[in-house]
Amino acid sequence: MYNTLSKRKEEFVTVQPGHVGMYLCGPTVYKPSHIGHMVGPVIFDTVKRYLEYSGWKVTWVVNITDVDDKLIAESALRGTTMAKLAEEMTADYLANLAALGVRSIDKMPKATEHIDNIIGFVQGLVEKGFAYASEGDVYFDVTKDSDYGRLSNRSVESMQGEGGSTVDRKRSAADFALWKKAKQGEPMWESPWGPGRPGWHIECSAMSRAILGEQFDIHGGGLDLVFPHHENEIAQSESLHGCCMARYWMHNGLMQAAGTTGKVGGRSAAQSLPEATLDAQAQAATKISKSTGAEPFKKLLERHRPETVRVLVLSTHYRSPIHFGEEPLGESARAMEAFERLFSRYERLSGKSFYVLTAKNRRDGDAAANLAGNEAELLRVKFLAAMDDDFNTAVGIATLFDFVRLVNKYIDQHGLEKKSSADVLSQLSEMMLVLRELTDTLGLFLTEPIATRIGADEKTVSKLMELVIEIRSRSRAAKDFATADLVRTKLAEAGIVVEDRADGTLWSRKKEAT
RNA sequence: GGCGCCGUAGCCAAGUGGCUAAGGCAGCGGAUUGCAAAUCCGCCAUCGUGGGUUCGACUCCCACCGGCGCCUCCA
Repeated sequence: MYNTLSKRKEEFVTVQPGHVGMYLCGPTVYKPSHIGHMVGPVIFDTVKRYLEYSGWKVTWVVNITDVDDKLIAESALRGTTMAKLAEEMTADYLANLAALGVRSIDKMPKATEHIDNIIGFVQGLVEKGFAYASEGDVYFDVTKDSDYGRLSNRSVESMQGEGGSTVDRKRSAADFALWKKAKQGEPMWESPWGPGRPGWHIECSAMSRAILGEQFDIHGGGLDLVFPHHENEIAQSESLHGCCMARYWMHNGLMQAAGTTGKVGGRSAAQSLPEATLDAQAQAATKISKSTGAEPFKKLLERHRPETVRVLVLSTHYRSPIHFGEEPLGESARAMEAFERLFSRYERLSGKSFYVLTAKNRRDGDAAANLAGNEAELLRVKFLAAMDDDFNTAVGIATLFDFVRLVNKYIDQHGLEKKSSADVLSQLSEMMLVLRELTDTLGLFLTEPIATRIGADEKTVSKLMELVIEIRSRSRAAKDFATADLVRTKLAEAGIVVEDRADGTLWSRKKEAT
């Protein structure tokens, strides 16, 4: 896997054999989470699934930053308390994670629950001479850390830059706050340096140590956190512990708002327009952040299934930026239908739902023996090879598409829809189990889409449709195609698609053509 | 200004110093279908531009053009 620290791919060797400690920098809970906040969790959820599949025991920690300048500002704006705001936004975050099927986080520590721990950490740094107190603040002295800047490839000198005018409390401009003195009316905790609150970077150092130990395996986050956040975490932890913090630093690419016009990276039409018409949404590609006002993720879920988001995220390599927007989402949704059509095809033939299949873990199975003339096995091996190579989910998903084609072909060639055959059916089931095994590692297709489930109020519709289809089938049998076509056309207008298949007529709701 | 990333078909997106440059969406042709839909088969790129290294580069190096990120809060 790729390590930001060494800037190359490395063999994955854990601190403790068989166990992986993984820490992901979570959100500052001051606003509803947007799509950008979901990328990390989806990616690392997949990483965890795959590592577990591969035989590791994984402890995954995601922190919640519930004390911070932005929280103070936002709660003041809303006329609420910081704690309440944090609680509300944390709930929002958790709900979104749940929707996306990210359920594998083991611990979610909050900064405010670790204040003592944080104070102890800062004290340790002060005692060792890496930090100094200054008028109620405590700063980390970057000049004491000879390694400072190695993650982000910067030097202390290069950062002395403009400096700024309000840094008189700091010894040098690059020093960063470990502890911030409280101003009037701000939330505060008592400390050896007076009332105040933790700086931004310190919580991750303190909490990762508390839960995962001084040294753990994977530390992740968005590419935008490399500097200064992660750089500073390393400085704090390694200065205090005298050794290495995380072995592997994994950084995911950021979400970019895809331009509504033209190609990203080329001359988009928008750029040739007069400036007046060139506003935020017409820009080619920009990072989604608070400045561009990304919509809350919850709103997005009103239009798109979580599965679609997951597919979109995983069809790009995790270190690359993801072009995000209605169009890419619609495309992912359409692409996904191929899988779901296969699932329902399988269900019609076997009577079993793909969603309840339980695949066995054959990670270390005897691949060679199974390989003989078995294309499904070949694809499985290809999939695993891709995932083994720095979690290449894009290639993984590509082989899954190949897999779908393979299975469809198998059904076609054996005419399974025309005449059933126990032999063919059991082969089919075997293949579906392999597909289940692989999609499990990506966290895909875990639950049946709600749209296909028929709820109580849908019962009537369902009965009615049965009747309509029955009548239409009779006209078809009587070669009265005019009537049959009329029914189908009218149903299409009502948003219902009719399919005459070898094994009977099906109807379904038309997918939104986004 | 400093550090870094990217530029592959109409669109999205993998990948490799030399074997057919994945996969998806869209499109086209065919099989199948009463006609459709779905499915299957086939077609659709020489890899931003210009140099260099090499027996050989899309893949390595340099320059240029274009896009993006970080350097302040950000997943």
